[in-house]
Amino acid sequence: MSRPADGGRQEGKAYLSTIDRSLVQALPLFAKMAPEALDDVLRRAASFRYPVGQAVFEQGQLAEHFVVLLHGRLRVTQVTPEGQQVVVRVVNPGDLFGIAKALRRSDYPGTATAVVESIVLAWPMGIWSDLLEQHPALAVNAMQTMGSRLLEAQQRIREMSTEEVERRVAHTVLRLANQAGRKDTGGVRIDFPISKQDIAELTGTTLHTVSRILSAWESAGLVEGGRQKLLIRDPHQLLLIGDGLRPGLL
Amino acid sequence: MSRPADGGRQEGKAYLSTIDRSLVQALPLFAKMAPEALDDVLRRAASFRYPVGQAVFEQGQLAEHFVVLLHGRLRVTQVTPEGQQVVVRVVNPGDLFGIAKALRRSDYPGTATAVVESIVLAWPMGIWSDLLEQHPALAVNAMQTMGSRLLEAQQRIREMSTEEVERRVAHTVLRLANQAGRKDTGGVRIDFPISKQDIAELTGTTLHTVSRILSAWESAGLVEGGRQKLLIRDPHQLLLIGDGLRPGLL
DNA sequence: CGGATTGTTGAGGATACTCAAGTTAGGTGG
DNA sequence: CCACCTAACTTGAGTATCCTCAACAATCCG
Repeated sequence: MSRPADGGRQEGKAYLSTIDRSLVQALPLFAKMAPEALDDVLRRAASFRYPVGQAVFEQGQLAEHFVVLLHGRLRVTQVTPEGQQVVVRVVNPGDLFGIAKALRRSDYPGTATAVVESIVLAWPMGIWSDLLEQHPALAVNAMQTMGSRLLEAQQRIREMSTEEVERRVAHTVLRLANQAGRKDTGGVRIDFPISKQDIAELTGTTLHTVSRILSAWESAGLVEGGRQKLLIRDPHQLLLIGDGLRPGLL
Repeated sequence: MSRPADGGRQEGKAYLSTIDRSLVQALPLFAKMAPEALDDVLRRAASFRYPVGQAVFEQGQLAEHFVVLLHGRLRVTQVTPEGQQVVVRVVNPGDLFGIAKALRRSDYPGTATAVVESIVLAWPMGIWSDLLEQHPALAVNAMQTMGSRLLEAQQRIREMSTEEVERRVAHTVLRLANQAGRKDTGGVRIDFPISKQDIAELTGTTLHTVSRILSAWESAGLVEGGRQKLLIRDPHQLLLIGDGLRPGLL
């Protein structure tokens, strides 16, 4: 969303001058909005395309836009001062993100990177308050977005506080399946490339431990792995592991 | 906020029929609101008092009210299905909480307990949407409340993912000092009774580990403990520990 | 003064991390 | 289309951190 001074990175380009209402009216974010209101909101948006690996915005950058993901998938990461990376969350189509204003920040707290080719709608951050005040339904919906994220964050905290790694990995995988699962032959497939490292950073463990756990699950027929691939064969058993009801497989 | 069927628990009682504007107009939640608007909002609120140890609401209860803490201090906890407790956060005066509607929930996700005598303002949950739509400034402020909480939750996740226990305890203690610190002779005192167990549940560790760490810090002159007491003598050293720049004391 | 809650400290052990050495898969360029 | 190179992943061995279990001490409250 920026024009970095270093110029090294190619920004996504606007590819639609007007955005059609039909593209977005089904999104929960725009629920209960009158067609004219929706048109007003869309008129102020620009659309951008990002190829795999490109950042929509980066941690620490001045937050110039807030964004809705139309198509694709993003991974939001944060890097600690010591250089350790954490995956904050996965952005799914329809999600609102980059709303630094709502967090009373002027910069982005994390980096959002396209893990598959992605298309976003972006608005200048300056009109955030205006838009909310002019479209109360939008404010309510945006708040629910934040609410879901808060609940998910608290769930992760609870898990990290009380559960051992194998259970946490089970919960992480199940959450991914809920957010980005697609029925496939013999199971539910995570619909975008996800590495063991990603899963580790979502769970608060190491790549090595995730690999060992998934290997064990694969031997037991619960999942099927692969390079940046994950197919869940038996979600129910995974649920049992997550609830600590199944003897660990390690 | 409920009248539990078991009848065992005494509910806080309304003690003011009308609430004066001056009590709340300084709160960030009500910033930038016109006096008449504020009066309108307050007219629909009721005030309640809770003695130490009493719950404002409990996890799983039907969420009938949303609440602002006027005076006192609350601890919000969640209990896992296995019975392990986690402290979600501490509610400080001026904080908005219990906004289940914003989380798209009909029940409270946690229990809020008064750790000192507390006074709250409460509104029926049914008017949440109305209030937001009629007072856009309130919507913006409420969203910022959620934003702060989201940032704090993500910070905790980052800490639990990447830091060892001693650093996490340091961060927890410093956060408490920021939220509820009061200048005292020779340091900053946490302004409400907090047990080692509480700190453990905020940090994602055990009472025992917290006790050991605080004992070590006390020997080094960084803090001063006591039963449900905590005085921070040397915040700067604690910052260094939190940033991993100081050799651990264990 | 006695009971209950809160906190201290030690010993032992398990979970999961670090370190290390590979293997496999995929993409790229010749 | 094959060879190569890198990124992703696997697996083993050793070990550190922190948890569990245990017994006891201190503080508060009625």
